[in-house]
Amino acid sequence: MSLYQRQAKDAARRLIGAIIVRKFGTRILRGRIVETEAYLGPIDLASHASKGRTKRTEVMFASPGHAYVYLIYGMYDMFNIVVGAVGDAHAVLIRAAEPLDGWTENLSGPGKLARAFRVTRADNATNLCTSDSLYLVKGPRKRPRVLTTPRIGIDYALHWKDELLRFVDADSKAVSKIR
DNA sequence: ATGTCGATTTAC
DNA sequence: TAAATCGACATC
Repeated sequence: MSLYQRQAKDAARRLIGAIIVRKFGTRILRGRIVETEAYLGPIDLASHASKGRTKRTEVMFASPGHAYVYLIYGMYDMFNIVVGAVGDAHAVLIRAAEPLDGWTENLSGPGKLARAFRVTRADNATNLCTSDSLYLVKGPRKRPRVLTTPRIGIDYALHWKDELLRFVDADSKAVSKIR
């Protein structure tokens, strides 16, 4: 079973430790994921999918393994991965990573991470299972110790703001700071 | 056609 | 504490 064919909660937890691979031109960028958030589809008031099926959310209702990239605050792209079964509209936001291969870059925060990996709306709907320039690979066998917390920046989502749907690598210093 | 507001970051 | 900056969505 693919990492992407799981409910967002499960996928988000398992994505901690996975490695993002990004290629453009002759460069290869890699980073180890240390922070994610799960968005549970139409019922989740913090998810864009709760607005229903629109032009923007269309890709979330499609098959898992695709990238959902959107613009926030007029200036930052957010990199998400569609997970679950077709129609679930579950997604996982990639919030922070540790740069690998001697790459020195601050990847702590979803806006900074997407910018550093050059992930933009042009990458929306990219199939991460078939793309050769943006995809994930398994991390080290040793699975990280994962902690859960409420999600960041969704105070408008009523009781959903308290759900423990943010996952962080307990032993990483690259986890984003809250506010 | 227009107003509100955001899954953030950075500067003051 | 607040500005930057713009598109999605709701409403008129």
